[in-house]
Amino acid sequence: MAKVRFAPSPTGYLHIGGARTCLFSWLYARKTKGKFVLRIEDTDLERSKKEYLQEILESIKWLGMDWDDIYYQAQRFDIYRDYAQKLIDDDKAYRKDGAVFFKYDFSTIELDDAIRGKIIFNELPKDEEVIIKSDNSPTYNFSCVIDDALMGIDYVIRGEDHISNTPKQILMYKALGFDLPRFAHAPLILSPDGGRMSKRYGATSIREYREMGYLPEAIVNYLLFLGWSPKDDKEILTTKEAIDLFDIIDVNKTSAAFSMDKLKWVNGEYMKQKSPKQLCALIRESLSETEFIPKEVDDILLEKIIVLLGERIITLRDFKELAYFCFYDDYQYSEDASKILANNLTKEINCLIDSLAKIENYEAEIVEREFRGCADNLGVKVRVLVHPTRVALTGQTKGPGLFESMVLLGKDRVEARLKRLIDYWKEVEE
RNA sequence: GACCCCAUCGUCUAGCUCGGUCUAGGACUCCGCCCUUUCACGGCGAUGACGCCGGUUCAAAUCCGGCUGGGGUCGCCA
Repeated sequence: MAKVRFAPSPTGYLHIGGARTCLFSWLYARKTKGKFVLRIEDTDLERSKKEYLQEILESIKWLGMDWDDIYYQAQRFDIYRDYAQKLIDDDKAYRKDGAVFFKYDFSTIELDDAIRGKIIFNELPKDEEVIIKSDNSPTYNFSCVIDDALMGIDYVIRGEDHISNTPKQILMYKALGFDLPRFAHAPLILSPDGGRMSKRYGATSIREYREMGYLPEAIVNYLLFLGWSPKDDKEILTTKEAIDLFDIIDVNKTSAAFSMDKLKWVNGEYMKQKSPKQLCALIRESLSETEFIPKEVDDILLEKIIVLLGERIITLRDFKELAYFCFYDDYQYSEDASKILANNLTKEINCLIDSLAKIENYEAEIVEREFRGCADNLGVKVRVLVHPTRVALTGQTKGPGLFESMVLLGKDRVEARLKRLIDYWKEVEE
């Protein structure tokens, strides 16, 4: 039964590194059937923004995590001041320039980190630290210590970037007479090239990944495996399994590079688990602001398109590219279609149009039979007709099954698009 | 610069705690083959790693030291 906390600062969107720290903490709390609390570190009145707070909370929820309690440091300034006063009374801190400084009583400090083992600090970069700023607000290291102690946090799980803060905080715990919590410093996430993570390498916030059409389960699964593994060959775990198997002490010491390829693959795995109906709702939601899906398209049709596209839809947003030809006629023939288009098959395609015109029940099997029959009559291989037909109908050289696509488009649109290809050839000739 | 952390395929990792079972296992990517109307999926296969140097030992990916490389921190930011 561990009480664990995640302490974001609302000065930016929830970063993938922060999300992973949050995940580790949440998983640990749930695993031990303990408590998970959120502590909003909004002591920097200048930089803290309501919109960031909202976005952080939404992202955490969206990822599937919940919390038992939430605190705001901005509402606890009196508490920090009282403790600062106590330190002054004890001659462990003093006022200077309108601020309160804490005097480090330094000796070698040993930290027993749950992830890294023993870390020994032989020196501190300075011998005093501001704990209350001259505007009366507390600094991070101070409010963090007070709150972790007062809230009864017994596991401080945070990023490696906080290791060097820990000896300072340990000294404050001692000066305040508080018991020490356990510490666990998780490695950081590196950019794909192994360097430090920065905006230069694309998306860093959870919100961006959501906008790119990734599933929350996939992001969680991916982030979990970045620095931890279940020790067997499993790559996909349900949340329940993760809670069962996870332990903070099993987290790796090494920083891991972010890989979009692997995230995509994980996302694809989760997409495969969704029913067409679920995907339909998810895709509508993801594309809701783009006005991509025409109003008249109902769920029945949308689901048919989703089934047609199948596992080609790796992210929800992929649907936009993939399904364009289903909704709109104004596509251009793609660049890589040039080889196929170079071969003028006006005669053959005209013959195909005639054959298809005879079909009454426009179903995949029947269309295919007719299509193949036409190729036979012309004395050409089916593929000779298939490729230009696909380009005519979708603008693309690749895509879902041709006959299924034809049925989805319907007889009239197929004919119109084939004629458009013939017109194209005519134009090129002239 | 000072302090601290880290080091297995290109990437994520298993193995390291209790040295021999590791001619180092899995996944992603890439490449090849199969399936096939294309792509994707799926199946099969290939390439690919213990950073370097010493030490300990009969034996080291596993223990120790140094070096190198990467990362973090040195704010009245968090």
